[in-house]
Amino acid sequence: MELDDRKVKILQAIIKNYLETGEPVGSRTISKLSDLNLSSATIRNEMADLEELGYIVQPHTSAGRIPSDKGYRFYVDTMMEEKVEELNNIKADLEEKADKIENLLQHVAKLLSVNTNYATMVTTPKYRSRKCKFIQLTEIDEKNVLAVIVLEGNIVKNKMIQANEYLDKEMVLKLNLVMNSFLQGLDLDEISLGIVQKMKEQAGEHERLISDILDAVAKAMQEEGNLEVYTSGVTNMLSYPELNDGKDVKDLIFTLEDKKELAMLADQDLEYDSAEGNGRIQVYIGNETPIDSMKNCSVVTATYELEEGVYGKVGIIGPKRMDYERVVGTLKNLMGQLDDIFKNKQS
Amino acid sequence: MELDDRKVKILQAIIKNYLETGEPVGSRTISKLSDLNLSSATIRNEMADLEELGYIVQPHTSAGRIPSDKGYRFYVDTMMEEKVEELNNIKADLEEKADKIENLLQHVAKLLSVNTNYATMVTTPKYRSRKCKFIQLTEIDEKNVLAVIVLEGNIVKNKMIQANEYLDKEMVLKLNLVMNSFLQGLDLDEISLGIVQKMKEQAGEHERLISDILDAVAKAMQEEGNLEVYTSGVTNMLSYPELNDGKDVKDLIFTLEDKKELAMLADQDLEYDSAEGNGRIQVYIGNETPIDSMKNCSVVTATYELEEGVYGKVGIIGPKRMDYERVVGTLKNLMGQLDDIFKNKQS
DNA sequence: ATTAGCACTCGATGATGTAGAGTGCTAATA
DNA sequence: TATTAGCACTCTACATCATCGAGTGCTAAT
Repeated sequence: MELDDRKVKILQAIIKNYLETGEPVGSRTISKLSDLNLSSATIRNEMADLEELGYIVQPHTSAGRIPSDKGYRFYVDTMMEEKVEELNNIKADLEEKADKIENLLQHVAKLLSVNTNYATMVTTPKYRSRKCKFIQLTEIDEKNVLAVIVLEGNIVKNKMIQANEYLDKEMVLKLNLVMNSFLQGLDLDEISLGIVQKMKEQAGEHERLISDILDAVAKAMQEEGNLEVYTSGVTNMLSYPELNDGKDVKDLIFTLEDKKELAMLADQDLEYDSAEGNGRIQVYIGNETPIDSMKNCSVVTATYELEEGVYGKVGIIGPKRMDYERVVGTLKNLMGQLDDIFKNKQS
Repeated sequence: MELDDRKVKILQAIIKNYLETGEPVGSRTISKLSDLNLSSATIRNEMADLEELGYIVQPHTSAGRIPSDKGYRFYVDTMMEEKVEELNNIKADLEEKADKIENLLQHVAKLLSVNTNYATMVTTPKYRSRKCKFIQLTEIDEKNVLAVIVLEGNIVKNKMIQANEYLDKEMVLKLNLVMNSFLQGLDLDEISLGIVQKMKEQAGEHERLISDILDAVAKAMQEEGNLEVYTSGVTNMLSYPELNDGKDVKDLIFTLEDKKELAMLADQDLEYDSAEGNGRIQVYIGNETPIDSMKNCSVVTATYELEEGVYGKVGIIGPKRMDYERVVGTLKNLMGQLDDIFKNKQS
């Protein structure tokens, strides 16, 4: 048995209706709603077929049908039309925050959750290996040296380093010179022990300090590799009764609060997605997410490109009956706006 | 009618029992439990008195009694004994994160929530007005200048500034000199328009750039005045049935996610508390919190001192029947450990 | 191939009854 | 006078039961 044209239409009607109402939909509803002019009995037969094929399920005997994961998947893959959803004034709103990328991303999460009534997550962008652009050491007082580390892409990191020895200005200048001449243009993997040794030689008696500084530099570079995850709209999940039963919500909210699993989810297809290019949308339905507590949810992610080769993700988490058309439309729109902002920022 | 000795004992027994079980406690229970050797009938009479006095309430006729806010308040003020609760190995654990205060505070929130099974909040410390220690401008590339702003207390802020004009090294050096000679030692309120004018004079044609830099400096200083709030253990709130009814939890979780109200709560008594000295503990019971969604909760806060005159707050949010003794004990212990860490860090 | 008709299933809803916990009051007691 | 035993009363929680309505699957007629 295959999906003929009529079955597709019926399936579509079922899903559309279910997305709207959240109630299992029965044969009579479809009979009246669709333009097929079929009696409920015929619809019933077709529905039995659709169930056998795995596209819909009955919550219990004598209830209507609801889409199965496979049904949603079919819908998303072949029948969905994106609604272009304008996020008005967002650009101005966001540009204001653009001086610090973390703030901007957090704000994006907030905006999305408010606009969609779902939960949202945004990751910081993931850099491959950042090269060191330059390092600047400054004496703060007798005991502390501030290392300002600028990485490729103008990522700035500060590390306070405790010096056990007194440093005069000349020494600091010299150290600056040494650090920069050796480290400029290198990434974490390229800083070998050999290089470290040479630096120590040149620095004379300040071996210990050099070690500490290098530690700080290494840490700074490493930090950039970690995805941070911002979430928003967690409370929205409590509004959907199909998620709100029993302790399932608790697990779900825990996942959203803990963020570790979210980071993994965002990370997993990042390479592939970014290869596909900016703006790529992914939909995970129910069990398709690798996260256990989300088996009753759907997750839609989009990849944004901060700059050449630097990608992060935006995700929307909602019930399986989320409004996919709107969500996908909104995300695409958002990606466009972010693109503009990031491009302007660079130029 | 006054609280005589026996009433106090009975009240204590009721509260203790209720804290343990979470169930309304009846006269028979108290009769058996306490060492007063009274029949349940006598207890009943006393309980009627206690209710009249407002220390306990009946959820409904023919249920036992539970403490009222007034009852809890009396308990916390006069009968509670702190349990000293060791947070083992926390110090080592925290010291590792101590290089960045935000990380440390976030970790504190996490640790507390895991240890207590309540929700926790930690604010960043609040500086009064930070004076500017020094400013360093660095040319990153033709278009960008990085301003590293170090405030009193070695708070480091980075601001990237877009330059519309080309800057050679000499110019940057000169600007550095101008900025520092004028701004060092000043706080936000002390930078007057007069000073700004003089700076612009000295900088010659770079008026616009000076403006941008000053904006950045002002922003950096202002940011430090804002309390950031970290929360953890939000999900724990779903474990307490007395909070989990209806939409109350939703509001509560929203408050914990939104954080604005938490910041206000933390801010409100900060001045007073810090005047009282480090480690001060505050207990807000039910309606005593200014936050509406927390009227069924109790909040216990403690003030920590990062350094001379710089205070922040740690708070634990739980049901009104939270284990006050343990919570207060834990917080005091934590304050001690934080103290050690911060003191060591400075020296 | 479609449809009308019908028996059947199941969840949701509300009414009813019961058990148990706890109370307040009264009258007896020390 | 303070305490207590005893008892009628109240209220909740829980289970049982009947009913209603939505929706189904199947059969036989079209």
